[in-house]
Amino acid sequence: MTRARFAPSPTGMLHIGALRTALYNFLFVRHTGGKLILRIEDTDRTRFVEGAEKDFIQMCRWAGIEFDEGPDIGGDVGPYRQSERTEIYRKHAEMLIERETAYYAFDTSEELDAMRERQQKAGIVPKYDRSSMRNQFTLGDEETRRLLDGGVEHTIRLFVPLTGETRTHDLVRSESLFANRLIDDQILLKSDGFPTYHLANIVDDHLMGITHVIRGEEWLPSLPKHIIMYQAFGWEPPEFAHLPLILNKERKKFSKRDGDVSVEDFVVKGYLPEALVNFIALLGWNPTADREIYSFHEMIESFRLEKVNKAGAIFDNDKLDWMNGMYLRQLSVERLVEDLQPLLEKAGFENVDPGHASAVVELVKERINFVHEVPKFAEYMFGPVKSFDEEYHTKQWKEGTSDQMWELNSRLEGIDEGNWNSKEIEGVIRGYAQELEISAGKLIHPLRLSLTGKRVGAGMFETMEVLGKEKTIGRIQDYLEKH
RNA sequence: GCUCCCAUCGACUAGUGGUUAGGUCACCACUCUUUCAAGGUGGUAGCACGGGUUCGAAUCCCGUUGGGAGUACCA
Repeated sequence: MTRARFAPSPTGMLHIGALRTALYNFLFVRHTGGKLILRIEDTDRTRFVEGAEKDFIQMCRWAGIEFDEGPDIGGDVGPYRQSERTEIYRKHAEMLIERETAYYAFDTSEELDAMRERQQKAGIVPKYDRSSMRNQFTLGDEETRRLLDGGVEHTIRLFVPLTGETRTHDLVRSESLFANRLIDDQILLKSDGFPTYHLANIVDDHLMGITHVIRGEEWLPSLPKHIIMYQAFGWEPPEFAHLPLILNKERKKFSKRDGDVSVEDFVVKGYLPEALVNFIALLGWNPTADREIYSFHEMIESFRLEKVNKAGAIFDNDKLDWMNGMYLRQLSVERLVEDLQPLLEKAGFENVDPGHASAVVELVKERINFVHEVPKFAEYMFGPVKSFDEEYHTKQWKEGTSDQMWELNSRLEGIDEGNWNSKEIEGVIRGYAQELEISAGKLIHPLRLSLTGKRVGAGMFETMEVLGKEKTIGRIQDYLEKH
């Protein structure tokens, strides 16, 4: 049984990159028939953001990612918030002390800064200097005991051997070799009693029975440290898979500085969950490469960590928008209308008849990528034409156009209310054009202008049908009288 | 600086020793057509570079270059 975890830190709203990490974890466990755990890594009290945890859960649910265990659902290996597990970490840090694979240190932040500065000046790699700083080794056991008993602030650091190498294995990158002398004696337990990420992460992954750690590439450099910690505990490490980073156009890590990067931002901008999920899934992984649209089910079926790419992927908004359009067209009119209703009200169109909204959506869905484009794209369907494209008028309104339109309008008026449909309308218009021996376009363009004010839109006959006889006739007449 | 990771069209990618290097977005053209889309057809465009290994390298090895990440009592 595989067990994976999504372990975000509540330092802000859910990031789009984090959503992809969650997604890959989800696809992996569903593919392998395992369990997905949500764990909140809130060990940094200074960066804690209220509401972040709720956002994670809501956004994942919006995207269709479900957890099997977590702070809101519970489970056998909780609690699932690290801030509620401090006692566990303290105990485990002490276990390491007993195993002599960790040690007490009493240095202040200032002393450490000074150490680093010294090292930098001397051109040495900045790294905790066990032999010159104030710790268990330099102070001796007796002094250490005395300080501890006296309640002096201290940390617990990992004892990393100065010699030898640590070999790491990664499911997407295979093997790497790291020289131990370059690995820092990482602080495991901070002086405030909270663990660092490194300690909490290893302890929890072990205690929670995690078999596969799937996380971002930014963790790759600390992987050897984590392997050493598993050795320090005498535990078997899980499998690791480090995901390629999502990059901005400058090929840098996609971050808050790039604008809207939280999942919520994408929700607000009107992206459909299906489209966003499909899109980010393909950022670093590709099931077949013969097409772009995959259902959640298909993704689960074909997901393999071994098939995940190694290189970072640039986030291409153009393709996302295109994909949103693809999904929008696949969606049922009912669903689209549901999404549209609040947007119509926001645009000032109150009490729009659902039947009318459906008809409009049916007409324009091929031409838009976002539901929120509808109120603007087809504003003439929900209220009077606000403005007329003058350039369009100049281009399409010729000598005699007005006379032809007057005549056409009276012929349209002749259509029975019950026969007011695109087919009938088309017959009248084409018939008249034929009589005049002109192309139908010569009538259709002026019609489009007077009825919608715009030069782009859905098919004219269908538009007139949906608009209704009364409005159609009225608008044509209005336009003729004013121009 | 140091450590590690990475390298196929502008972007996302397929490709794991023998392919005219394939698909998708974007772009261009044509088509359809009442406009705009969508659809259809076609096109521009890529294996970073240099050495090897091999009968044969996008594919394997080494180096160079370039890019990225990490280098905290942050995650």
